[in-house]
Amino acid sequence: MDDQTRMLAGLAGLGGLSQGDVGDPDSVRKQLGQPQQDIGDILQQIMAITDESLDEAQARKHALNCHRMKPALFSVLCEIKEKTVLSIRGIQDEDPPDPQIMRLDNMLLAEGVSGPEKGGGSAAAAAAAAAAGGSPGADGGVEHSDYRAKLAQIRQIYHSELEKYEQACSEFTNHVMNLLREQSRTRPISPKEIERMVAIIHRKFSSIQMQLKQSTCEAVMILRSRFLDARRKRRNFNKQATEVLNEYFYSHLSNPYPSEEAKEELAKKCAITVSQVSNWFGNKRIRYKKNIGKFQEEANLYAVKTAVDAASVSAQASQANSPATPNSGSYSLSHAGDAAAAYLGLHPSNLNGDGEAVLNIAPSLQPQVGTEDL
DNA sequence: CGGAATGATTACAA
DNA sequence: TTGTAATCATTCCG
Repeated sequence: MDDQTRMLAGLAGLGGLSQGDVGDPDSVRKQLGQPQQDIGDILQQIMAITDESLDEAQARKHALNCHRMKPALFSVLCEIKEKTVLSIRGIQDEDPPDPQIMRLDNMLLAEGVSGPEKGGGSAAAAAAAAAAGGSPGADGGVEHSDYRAKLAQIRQIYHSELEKYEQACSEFTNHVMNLLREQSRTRPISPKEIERMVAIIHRKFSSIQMQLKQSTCEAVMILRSRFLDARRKRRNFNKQATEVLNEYFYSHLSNPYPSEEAKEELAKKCAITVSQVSNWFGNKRIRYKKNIGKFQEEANLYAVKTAVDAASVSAQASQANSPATPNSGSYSLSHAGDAAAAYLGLHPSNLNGDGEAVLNIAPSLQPQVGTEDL
């Protein structure tokens, strides 16, 4: 600030105007309009300014401010300024909202990084996780907590950095505004100009902010891809879970579409999520339909199983929506085939009606090994 | 290691 | 929204 102030004071004083000249705006104009003014001389004066002490500069400034001709000189400066400013203005007044930054903003918002207050951090992260998947749910949580924690970390860094930027920006803006106001006593500075300067500063800072946003986005993307990979790193359901699902499937072969409640029940029983149950049934239906022969043995196995279970439990007629509810004590192999045929026949999708394939016995399915996750 | 099995994802239709 | 069909990516197993 001091250097600039001194500079200004010095510059205002140069130009080699004699006191007589200063009084008359026209003569000032004449002087300024003469480019033959010795540049070397000006330079020398500028150099001299840097050698001035602060007090000296203050004194000169004060002397200048108190000079009786100052108002006249000032008005001329204003006039000239007006012209140049006019030519500057209009060139860069418009700045449409940067689509790039809008995009980044939207993404950060979608990821829950910038969005609503910190209090809803986990909720935002959960929303982000759901949005990240784009799929129904996968809401099962433990591996998500890691993701959430990382996202919260990113979020925190982002916000603290943003705060720092904002603070720095306002500090700098204040500083500049003060400086300009101070200077406006010695040189013509309109409020509009100050405004413009502030806008320029803000633009500069927002470009820095964009970098922050960009790198935050990148961090989120990396985190997300890693998370997505982790999600793709599937684990097979354990044997018991597969058994429960298969039991339900084969005992409802004629309509293997568990209701929402049934899915929830199955999910609880198998310690998996509802969407995993949905996925399982989706996969099962399509794979069963594609190659009924291959699944025949499995179908028979579960038909027997349910029959045995039912027999051992005797007649538990009223089981609300429990899976594997046998219709009666004896569920024969032929029934399984019938159910398959019924499923194939009844289902509205484009069946090719190859019900007879039911009788083909194909290599059996190996029951998968149970693996604990978490 | 290669192929089968399998859970998840995606595009699409009703 | 839900289900289907195709496909991807990983795991399992001989």
